[in-house]
Amino acid sequence: MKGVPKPRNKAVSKPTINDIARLAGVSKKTVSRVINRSGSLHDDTREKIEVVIRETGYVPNPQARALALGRNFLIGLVHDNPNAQMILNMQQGILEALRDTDFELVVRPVDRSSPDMLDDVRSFLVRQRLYGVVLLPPISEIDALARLCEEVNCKYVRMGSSVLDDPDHMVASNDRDAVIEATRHLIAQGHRRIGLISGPHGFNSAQVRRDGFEFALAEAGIKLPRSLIADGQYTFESGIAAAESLFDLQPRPTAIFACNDEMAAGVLFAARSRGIAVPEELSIIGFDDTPIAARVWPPLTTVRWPIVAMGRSAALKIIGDATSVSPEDQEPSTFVSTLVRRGSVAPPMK
Amino acid sequence: MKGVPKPRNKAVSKPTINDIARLAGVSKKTVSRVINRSGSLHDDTREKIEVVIRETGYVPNPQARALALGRNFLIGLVHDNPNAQMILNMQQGILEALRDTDFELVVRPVDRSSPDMLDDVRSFLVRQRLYGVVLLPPISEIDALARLCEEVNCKYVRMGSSVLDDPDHMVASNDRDAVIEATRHLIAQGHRRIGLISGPHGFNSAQVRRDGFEFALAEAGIKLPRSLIADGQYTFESGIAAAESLFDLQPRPTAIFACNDEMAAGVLFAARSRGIAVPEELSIIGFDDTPIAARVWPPLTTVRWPIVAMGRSAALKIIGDATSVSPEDQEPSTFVSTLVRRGSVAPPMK
DNA sequence: CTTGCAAATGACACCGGTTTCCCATAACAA
DNA sequence: TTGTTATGGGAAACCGGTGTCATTTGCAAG
Repeated sequence: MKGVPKPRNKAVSKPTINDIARLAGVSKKTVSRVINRSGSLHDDTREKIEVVIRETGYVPNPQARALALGRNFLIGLVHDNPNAQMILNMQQGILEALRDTDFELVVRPVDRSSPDMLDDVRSFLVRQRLYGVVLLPPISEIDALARLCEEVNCKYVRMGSSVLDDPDHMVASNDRDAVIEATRHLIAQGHRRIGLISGPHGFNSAQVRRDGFEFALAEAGIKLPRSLIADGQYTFESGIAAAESLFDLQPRPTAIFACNDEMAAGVLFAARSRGIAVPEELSIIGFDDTPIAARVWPPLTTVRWPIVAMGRSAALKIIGDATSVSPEDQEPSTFVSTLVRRGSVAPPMK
Repeated sequence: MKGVPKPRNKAVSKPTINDIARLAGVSKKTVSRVINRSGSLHDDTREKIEVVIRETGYVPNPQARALALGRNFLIGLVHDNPNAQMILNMQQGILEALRDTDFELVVRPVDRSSPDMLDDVRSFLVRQRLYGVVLLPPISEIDALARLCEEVNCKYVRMGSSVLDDPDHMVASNDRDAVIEATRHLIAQGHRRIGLISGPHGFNSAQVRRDGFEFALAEAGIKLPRSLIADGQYTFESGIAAAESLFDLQPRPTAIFACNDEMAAGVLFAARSRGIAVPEELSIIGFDDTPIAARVWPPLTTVRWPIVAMGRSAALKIIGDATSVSPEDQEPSTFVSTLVRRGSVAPPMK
């Protein structure tokens, strides 16, 4: 008898659509019309039913709706665990949009490197009949995932991806501009030997950030020898390793731009352990404005992108047409990142 | 016509229980018996049906089951956003336990200070017919929430709460012992003037940690003047403020135990901005071993508690009897926290 | 006063499972 | 051989909504 769920519970039973129909003296179907704002019905009837619904505190059973519609009122969040804070902020934004709707958020981490990843996601979407999914970077860059969503008729929004020509399925920030601004900031301070710690190959965000960096240098007429570019993996440890390699250069760079805060924190850590003073001997700029950026010493100058707002926008794009939000309120697809100046940048020593 | 979900999708239709029944030449009910391991049926019949299920890749429709059973296959995670990393690690642990089961994880942040909190949670549980919920600290300490779960017949597990007499509904770590160990470590290094930055009043974890600290000092015969105890709120900023007040003492404490890493990072930050060398002039110990502890300089000595394992255990407690896990494998209810020695502790200067 | 047509509403099947209840068959005791 | 249990298995109702389609009603035009 193991594995048998308990019998249904009468104690917490709530009014059903039949109760409402009986109380209002109409048919189930008419009540359904009121709930879904579908079909046409008389104002008197609608009002009468709405009163009954309000008085009884009736709420439609999501499971029954899901079964009848073949579609659940769940939004999936699919991610590959790049950064705890980012995921959580994204959740926060999505949940803000879902608050006071019938939707719930289901979290689904996946393993990008697994060959079963696509099948995992497919079975997740199909089995749960998800209403929609939000794809977080970096897996949002995988086109096959987007095609999969189309295929199984599941709405989707890709975060921070490069598919900029499709505002319905895409929410991004202007990383490139922000990196350019950050790099210009270093240049304006007088830095000329600026190191870059890149993100991992194959990541769109890494490519975009690097592009911006190189553009800003070229714009200022500064040459960028290959040796000043160190590969990073977006992790703290890779930041340390990359910093070490840059520190070994003669002369040392006077500033380092790290493509995310984790790595920037690694640079700072490595500098400390070598006794390199920050910002006096070395300026550092990071990216993301995760909490760590403000908690290290000196606090890191970095680039902030509005994750929470982007999460909210992504969710609204998905549920927009199912809620009473007016369709004119198109959610923005691109968000502006800004440079946050803290204490890790100073002019280079003479 | 707004707000009307799309009609059901035939394209992605999967085999139903009727298909299986037909292919196996039995009735729906018999297939259901195989799925639920309920009732008694002939081995031959079972095997025949299992073959068909395997060949067709049939998976029961969760929505239909949820409707029929009046209970969903969803686990809720209810929290009040204390700490991003903690929540995410907990999610990870829970999801590990849920992997390869029919359960999904639904996230639900609540506002502890809102008067509607209980109603929010109630409607969440009732509407979604959740199978079970995991309550994270600090709201796991609210007894009314546990009673609510009982009332609506929803399984629950409270994390890190003080209700130690109920191992079925409780997963905790031995914070007190760990704090004692940490404090002894400071004492063994020669510290005698040790400051404490407490957690917020009303938090069980704060109380337990403070108790452990005071016990260890008393045990060593060290007096603890009230002035050496500063109130904190578990936030970085409150850690800075508390540290400032301790720094103003004459003489200054030679070591500070902060009740979590966020505050410990604040102490370190405040020390840096005052030019107090760590660990030479001031030793610091934190609690939680969040990522920040290893990323600041010097890396923080702290106490690690196995959040992921605890999350997994919590989830298994909830779904244990619905899966094929043997009931004998009782999940542990208490976990051991350990002291992680890094670079923020040294003997006091003479 | 019909006729015509659109709006308003209801009857009923259906979504894909589970449960209740009842029957058929086999096993066993008398 | 017959009566009595166990036991495997099926028919139909049910969970609580939604879709389809037919029917009724209201009102303007012919």
